[in-house]
Amino acid sequence: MMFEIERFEQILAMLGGDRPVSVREMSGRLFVSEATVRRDLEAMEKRGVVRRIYGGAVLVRQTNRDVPLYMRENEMTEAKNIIGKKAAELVAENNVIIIDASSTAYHVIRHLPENSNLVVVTNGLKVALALGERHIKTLVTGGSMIDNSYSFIGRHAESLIEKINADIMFFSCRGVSQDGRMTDTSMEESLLRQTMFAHAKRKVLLCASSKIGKEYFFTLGTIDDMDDVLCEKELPESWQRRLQK
Amino acid sequence: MMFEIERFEQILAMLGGDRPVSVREMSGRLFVSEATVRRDLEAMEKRGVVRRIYGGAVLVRQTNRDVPLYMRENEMTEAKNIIGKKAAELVAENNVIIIDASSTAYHVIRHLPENSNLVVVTNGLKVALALGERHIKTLVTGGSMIDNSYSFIGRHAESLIEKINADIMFFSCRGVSQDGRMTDTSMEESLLRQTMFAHAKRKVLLCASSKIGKEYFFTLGTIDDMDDVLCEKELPESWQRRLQK
DNA sequence: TGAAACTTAATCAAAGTCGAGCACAACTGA
DNA sequence: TCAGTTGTGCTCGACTTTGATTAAGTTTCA
Repeated sequence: MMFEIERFEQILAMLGGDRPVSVREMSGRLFVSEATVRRDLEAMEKRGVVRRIYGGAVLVRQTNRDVPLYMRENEMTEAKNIIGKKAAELVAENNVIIIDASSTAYHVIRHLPENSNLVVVTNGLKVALALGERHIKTLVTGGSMIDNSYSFIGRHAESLIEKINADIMFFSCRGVSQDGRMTDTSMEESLLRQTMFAHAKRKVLLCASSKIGKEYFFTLGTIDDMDDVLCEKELPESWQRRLQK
Repeated sequence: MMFEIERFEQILAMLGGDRPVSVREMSGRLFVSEATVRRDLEAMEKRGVVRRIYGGAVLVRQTNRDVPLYMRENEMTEAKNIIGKKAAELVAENNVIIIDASSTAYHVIRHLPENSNLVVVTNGLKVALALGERHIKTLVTGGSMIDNSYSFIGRHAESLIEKINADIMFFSCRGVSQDGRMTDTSMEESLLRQTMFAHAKRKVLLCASSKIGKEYFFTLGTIDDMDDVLCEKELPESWQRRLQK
């Protein structure tokens, strides 16, 4: 006998190969009827984990649902730590800082000085939690919370950012193409970042080297518009020249 | 004969393998009836250690155990759980719910149905985190975060509430005097609650019995203006009469 | 286009599981 | 001793899950 959630996990594993899997195949491999597989898929679709297609299903790999944030937190932690440390060095007393909801930016927090009268504005729930633990004055945008990513988006979030005059902004995105375009899978989050750009004097892209060369559907700007690009390694030669200006 | 605690530990050990275990199997290995196992599981679920599934149970992964930690510090968890369960019973499909940042209201969340299209609006960061874990659609007020309490206050928070039409609101406060005045130590939070009152059709005070008779400096209203007052015990006679109306 | 092949949702019955309530025994404290 | 309490098992009606069946819908391909 197998429990429902075990089937869920197996189905997810089967779909992990990025290819659609047929109801028939799942039914065969799980030793349950197709009706049961369909009911499972229906439940999983409701939770936004899979998308059903005629005859089968595929994994939802779009916006933020693909890899939960807490998973990403563990990737490249070393790189992000190095970047976080560099970033924190740019912060001065009494600064007002914007930090987005990315996991890279999250790693800046532990390096922030604790008693220097900072104010941090963020749209990330876990970022806010970490700031609270360090007793740093925090403003949170609020808004609609994205499932699995614990970040806030939407008009309400923007309306707070629009009132802010920040000294410095730390953010990240999913990918940065070779030619310097910053891209992401979430349009809503990207739009919010663009609003943040307009309200921060100094914009700092935190770019773990693993992101270089990757490209996603939404472009939120180019590195030319940034004031700094921090990476745990040397940046590509061509970027360095561009950033000189 | 075996003590309850011993069974709890054995059950936890069985669940440690990361796989669900059936009630039948536990019953067999512990030499007790399935009814007893179910009662044990019920108790353990209340404490948030295991999650029951149809036919068995799984261990609750402790990834975000930091959340309930501060909640657990203060006693009365059991009382709050009872109240939380009662509260969740008032919720219908598709409801829009306001939940404040209090720890009592926090305990409502685990009792909320998971797939019923709810929308929850809250000013509590940890409340939002718990909602996210349950994949419930969540709006967060944002605003200025109060140190050590992880709740949001201020004009920005109010501005979101003002746009909401909620079916029901769950909240709590520090103390409720014998004569039915709800009081708290935080004026800012109390003001936000008053705004919430104006935007919820049904206002439900979650009042653990330990709060009755206590009084703090700021009064945010009286129980007469509430639609329900939930307590883990019987309410005082005089209150019951007042609430009849 | 239209028919064949296939997939799906709805419905039903059977098996399994659950919660509430009762009975009983062991224990507690007067 | 006795009434009250607690923990356990049992029973039974209610609920859930599952696979089979069937009608309706979708795709394919000539």
